[in-house]
Amino acid sequence: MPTKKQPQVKKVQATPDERRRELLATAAEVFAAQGYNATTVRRIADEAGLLAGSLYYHFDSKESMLEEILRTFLDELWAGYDTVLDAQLGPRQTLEALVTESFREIDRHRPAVAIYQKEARQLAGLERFEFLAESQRRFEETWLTTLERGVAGQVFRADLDLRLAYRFVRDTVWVAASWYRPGGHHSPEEIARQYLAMVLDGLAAR
Amino acid sequence: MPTKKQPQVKKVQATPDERRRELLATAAEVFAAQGYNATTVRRIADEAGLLAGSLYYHFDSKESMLEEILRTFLDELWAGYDTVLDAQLGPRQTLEALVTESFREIDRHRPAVAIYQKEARQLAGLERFEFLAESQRRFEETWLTTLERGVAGQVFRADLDLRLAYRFVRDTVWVAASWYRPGGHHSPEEIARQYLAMVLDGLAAR
Amino acid sequence: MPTKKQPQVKKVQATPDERRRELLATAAEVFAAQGYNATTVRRIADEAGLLAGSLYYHFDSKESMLEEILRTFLDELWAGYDTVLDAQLGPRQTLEALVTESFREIDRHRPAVAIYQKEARQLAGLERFEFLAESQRRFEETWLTTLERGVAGQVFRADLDLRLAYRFVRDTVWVAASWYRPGGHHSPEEIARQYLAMVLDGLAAR
Amino acid sequence: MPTKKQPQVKKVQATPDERRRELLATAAEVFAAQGYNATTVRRIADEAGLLAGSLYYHFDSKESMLEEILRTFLDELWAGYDTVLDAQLGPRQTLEALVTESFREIDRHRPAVAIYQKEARQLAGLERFEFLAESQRRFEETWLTTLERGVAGQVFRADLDLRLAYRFVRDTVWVAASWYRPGGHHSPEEIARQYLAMVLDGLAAR
DNA sequence: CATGAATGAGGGTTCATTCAT
DNA sequence: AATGAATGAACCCTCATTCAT
Repeated sequence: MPTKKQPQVKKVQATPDERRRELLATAAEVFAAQGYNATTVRRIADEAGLLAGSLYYHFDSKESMLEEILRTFLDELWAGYDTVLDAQLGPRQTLEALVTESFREIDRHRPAVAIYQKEARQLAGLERFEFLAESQRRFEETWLTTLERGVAGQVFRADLDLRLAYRFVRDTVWVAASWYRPGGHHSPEEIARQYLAMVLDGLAAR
Repeated sequence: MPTKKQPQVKKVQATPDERRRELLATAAEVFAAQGYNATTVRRIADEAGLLAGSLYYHFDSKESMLEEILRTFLDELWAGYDTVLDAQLGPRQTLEALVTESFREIDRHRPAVAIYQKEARQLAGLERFEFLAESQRRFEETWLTTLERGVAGQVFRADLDLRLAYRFVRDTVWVAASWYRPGGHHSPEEIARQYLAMVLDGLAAR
Repeated sequence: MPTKKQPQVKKVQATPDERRRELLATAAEVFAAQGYNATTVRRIADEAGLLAGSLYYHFDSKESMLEEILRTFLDELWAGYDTVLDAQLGPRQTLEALVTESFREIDRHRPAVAIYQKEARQLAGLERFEFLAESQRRFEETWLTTLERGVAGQVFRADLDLRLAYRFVRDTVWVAASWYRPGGHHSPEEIARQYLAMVLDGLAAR
Repeated sequence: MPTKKQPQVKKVQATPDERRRELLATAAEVFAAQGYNATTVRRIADEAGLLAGSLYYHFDSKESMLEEILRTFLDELWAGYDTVLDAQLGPRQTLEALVTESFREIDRHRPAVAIYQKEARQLAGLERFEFLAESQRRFEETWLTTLERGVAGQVFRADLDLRLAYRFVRDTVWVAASWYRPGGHHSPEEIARQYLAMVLDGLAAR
């Protein structure tokens, strides 16, 4: 039984949604490589194989492309995080799962993560990007709570400034997007394992 | 009664060199806050209390301001690092001293560090900024050697991918420039101590 | 019970000619409301319920729509004027009939008249719109002749600069298109009567 | 006795304010000739002898130039009208003075008046141009009151629809800006006299 | 007939930079 | 040293128009 009777067309025609995604992927790549401000809309168009003006058939503005890229990434990130949090694991397992999930997201959305890292602070001021600040608040709360639970349960050290520790873990993980290359030596899970080894047990030999 | 013998001028006149430094400090602050590309030369001039055109009496171009900011920072950074390295300490003490020195540099050159973090990758391509890549090479070599010595001497764990560990420490330290505020709760040395506690011994309770 | 013998079609299908007229009416409305230049072809399409590109099946260009609108209006205007002129009335009756006819045209072609008022001067330069200048010449000649006949026959005052008087009457009548709304308080004939009262006998009480 | 000791410079240097006025005069001329929308900022610059970008040293935007042109005109218009109204003349003299004043304004601000005539309706929608609607309200009130006083005092005919009469006078006067050329055959006062003769006593011989 | 996607020629605006004063 | 005015290149975006489907 044929799955669907599809007319055999010479050229595979992308659905409008696929086209959008393609273009956004291209844009994200360029934004990540050159920086949002330094990226011209022409450059994106060149890379995507059409003219600058044509992008405006698909998107309202350069900024709206950026917004959609970041929003899509954050939506998926939180879907992943929420799955982890809903499992109600102990603090150490939660931390491990969140870190692992983070590296998976870096693997899937490297350009978006890189853009986020570089531009979030300035964008947060714009009304249109308020969701960034909102996400950051949830992020901080999630991590701090996990760390606090761990300290209370004596699985994490008690002699640390927790806000420092939070920033330590957060930055440690996400900056990886700036050098990570999908399809490289290590899988996201392998990198996560190594990072967790360092973050949890330190560099020093015992 | 004047306590200091100052040249009797109507207006306290800065030397040309001091003026340069003032202007560069202002520029660095703005570059760090808004990003290099997003910063207009006029904005710097506003902040410094003169007109955009007047900056060109002091500097060749916007780019040359950026170059001077980064060069000054890296020169001082390497002066500090070289002092540490010349002391020929053991690997663990070297690592501790380098981290502490790094936080001191962040304290003294926060805007420059923030700019460096954000822009170095794109700038590295320009001929004029080749010194960035050069610095990065020395940096990597210094840290990797220290880590290797530590592994060889069994003060650092042997089960780690050293390049990953290098990036881990590097990022861990420098990203701090993005949130560090001089004159805040913690002195650079205090922050260094906390970071070292985490980096060396991890978050997990023993 | 059908009152009219209509061709039995599933959907009441407009003839191609009717469709054209509909689209032109829509276009005229938008041109009049927003100005020709400020009107986008897409806006017209929106208003007409199709996509911008589809208009080009019916018309060659935006400009050709404008041309057809103005041409249709002027053709009908001159048909009316010619009927009046052919009647060979006395100068005062001619003036009255022309004014009345003008208000009738405003009633029937308000958008076209409004467009004409606003755009004729700039369009006159374009080769394609030479018929506007031609019409204006005939218009001026018609009115001036009528006024001169009236002065000669002592039904109009002799102490006026006739070119000024011509412009006075012309403008007086046609600017009304900018505020006239069909189906309002006054019929075209009623407005014509009032205007004629003012134009012929003035505002001052006797 | 010299009025002011001015250094004799080769090139007469315009004050910043004079430069602004020059540029606005040029812009007004072009706006009037081509229509606001059809005018490119490059064209204005050409006409003024500088580059398009240079206009932005003097003005915020094309729209702000338009605003300043219209505002300046309306301010002066109302200064003139207020002088007339403050004199508290009888209704007929008031009407005569207002019409005369109007033609004087057309003489001094012909481009601004032409622009006003053509663009006011669309602009009124924009917040920035609310002063146009405000002016229009005062205008209508001023004229209607004058006409009503005249009817009450039996110097104007009682058999007219006053709103129609108002529009009649208003349009009659202002459309003149579309053909008036300063320095032509008639002075503004002469044109006003002729117009008043027609408006008050009509075209018909007595 | 109509759609959807693209084109390409500008148009308004920004901004680093220059230079006579 | 600094100003004020201008330059010119580039940028984001709009829009009339085209054309395969």
